[in-house]
Amino acid sequence: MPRKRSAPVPSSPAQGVPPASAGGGGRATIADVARLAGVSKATVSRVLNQRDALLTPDIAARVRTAIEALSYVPSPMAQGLKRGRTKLIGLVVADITNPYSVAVLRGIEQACQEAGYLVVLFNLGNERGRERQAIEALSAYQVEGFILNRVGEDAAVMGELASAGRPMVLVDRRYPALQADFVSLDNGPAMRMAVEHLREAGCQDLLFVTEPLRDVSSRSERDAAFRACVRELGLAGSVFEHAGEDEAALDAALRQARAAAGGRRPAVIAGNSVSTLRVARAVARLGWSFGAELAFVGFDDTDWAPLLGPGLTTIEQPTAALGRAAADCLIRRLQGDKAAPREILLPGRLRIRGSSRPR
Amino acid sequence: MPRKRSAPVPSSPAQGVPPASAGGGGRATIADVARLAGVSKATVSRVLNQRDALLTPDIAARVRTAIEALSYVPSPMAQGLKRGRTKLIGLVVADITNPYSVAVLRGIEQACQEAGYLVVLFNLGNERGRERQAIEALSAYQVEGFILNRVGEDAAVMGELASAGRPMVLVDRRYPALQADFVSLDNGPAMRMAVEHLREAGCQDLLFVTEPLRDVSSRSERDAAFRACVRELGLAGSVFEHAGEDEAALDAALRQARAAAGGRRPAVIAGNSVSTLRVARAVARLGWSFGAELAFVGFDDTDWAPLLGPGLTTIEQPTAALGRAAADCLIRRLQGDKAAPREILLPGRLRIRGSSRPR
DNA sequence: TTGTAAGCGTTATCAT
DNA sequence: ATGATAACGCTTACAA
Repeated sequence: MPRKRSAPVPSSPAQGVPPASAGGGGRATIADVARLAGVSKATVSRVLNQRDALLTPDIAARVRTAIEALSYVPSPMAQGLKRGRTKLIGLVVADITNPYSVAVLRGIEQACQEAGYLVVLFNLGNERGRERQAIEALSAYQVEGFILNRVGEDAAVMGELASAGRPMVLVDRRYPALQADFVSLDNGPAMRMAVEHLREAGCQDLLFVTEPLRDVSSRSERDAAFRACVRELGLAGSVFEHAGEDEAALDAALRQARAAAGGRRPAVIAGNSVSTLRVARAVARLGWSFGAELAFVGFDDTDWAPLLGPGLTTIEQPTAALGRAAADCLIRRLQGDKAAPREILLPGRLRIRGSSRPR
Repeated sequence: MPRKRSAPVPSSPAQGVPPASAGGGGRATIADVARLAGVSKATVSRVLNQRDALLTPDIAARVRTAIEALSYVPSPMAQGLKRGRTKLIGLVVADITNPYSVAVLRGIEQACQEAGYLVVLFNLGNERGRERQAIEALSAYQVEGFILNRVGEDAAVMGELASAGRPMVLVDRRYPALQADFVSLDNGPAMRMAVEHLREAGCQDLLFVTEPLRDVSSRSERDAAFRACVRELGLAGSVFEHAGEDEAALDAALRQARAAAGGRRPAVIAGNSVSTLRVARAVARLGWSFGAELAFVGFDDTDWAPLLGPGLTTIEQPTAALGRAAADCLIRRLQGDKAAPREILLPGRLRIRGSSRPR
């Protein structure tokens, strides 16, 4: 019955392996600390978990010294195994290539780090259907909660299934069916800002260029706001959804917008920085220039927006704040907040540049 | 002695809690599978780990069915605890805001996913000194290895200390002291390509604009190659390191470059996309335009490079391949490859656009 | 106030 | 070929 090894056998460990403590490669364990401090693992654990209240200062100090000496750090995996919490947060991003996503990521990361969480990133690379894979991988790692950033063109159902009771917050894209917190730009007012600004710049003929609406809430909210606003203000408005790589179609749409405007200057609103890039390429192909042949406002501010032509007017999203809000929200849930799903909408900011100046 | 619970007690589990299997929240465990399949945990484990060789097809099938039925996925945490391997790879990035880093990240992620690893991201946000924090956090999570992307302006020592025997690969920035694999653009030839291209475009007066060299290997390699190449070709060359946000200094440097060139057209080479952005802003401030007053080539190709002025000529890095190479390299190490540190240098590609056309 | 021991979900080492 | 069972590093009743 070789079950006990705590018996005070001289020193040679029952197994052949020397204790990890010697810096022999492995990290120090709680047992090493306990041994060095001359206390039990339980005591060390108590020190670690702020149960100091019940501890002799002397012992606590000894333990802390040992921890220092061995530069011991508890293993979150082992902790997670025991208490079911891993201090890991799963972040699923539709396309890490998009500067918006990166900016949001930064906010998320900061908030998480401050709260002692680590972010595990899963990038979908815009491949539809990998959501399932992502959520499964992440939840296998026992992430405590999910942040889904611009994810899921079709996968509403899956979310429900896969989250399996873990809290989650959606960023940018809404799924009413999903009982999750939601953080996003307040699209309606942002679009209204763009339209009104263009009208003040003298434009009466507006074209909204967007990626395919599909069921992406942010896109269709912008679309709806565009239509409503244009109608209210008595402007001429149309919408162009650019699919994949069809450059000719976009060129045609722009040409037609200009024709429809007669002698006036048409205006384009791009739904995000991807669309902005597309429009900019088209403008180059057509030999037009921003501000002159075409007034322009684009959603998402980027480093290069001020440098294109006379500068591109944009609607800047409060990306850092969005990320922070998402993370804070999730962390509150993890701490037991059971309130009804929250909805956090943050305002955009209009950055006026040359592309929308009155001519 | 209530130690055994495997005794065939009818059905009620000894503990009050019902088995997780019922979807009651927790995930199914190997014990659930074993129970359902009517075998031992060991057998299930064997099926999981491809030890099928020794298994009755019948039993194996039963186990697999049970796994299906419970949609069981092994817990990497528990596995990690046991075998010391977590299938986690730690990625430390100096600044996730930099498109180069993102592009590399994508390559890394793909390779890792294919090999069944998950990437844990730690972004330094360009804050010096957070490397230590990053490495400690990641190694607490028992990541099996590290990829350090453009990291460590000063922290060579730390790397050694902190990696604690775990394999690591450096990307973009070299630390000879570090006994690690290294993956990067082949800077010398890339710079040579830029310089020769500009000479062919008729430029004889070159200015290299770079972030502060400090001890960043990629920067100083480019710097060295620039100087050597300029000398060999009998051109006039100088170098400007732009610190923080000092716009005036950069403007002055550009003005001086132009003055020094006399009537000829000076050329600028930017060391990366950050420098490119800076130069572009300066050019705008000075009222110059790319191609006309100034020939230009910049390291790092970006979405917007073709759209600035007449299009910016760039040196495109094979970012996806770099990421892939880094990950593959690390994974080989994790599989036991003990060879001497590898060095993988990949060639750049010159993308010629309007900013460097002969006038 | 501190120590003992059971258990989290795996894998590995024995037996059988 | 399969089953007990001890460990992995930690937390937490419960005992002392």
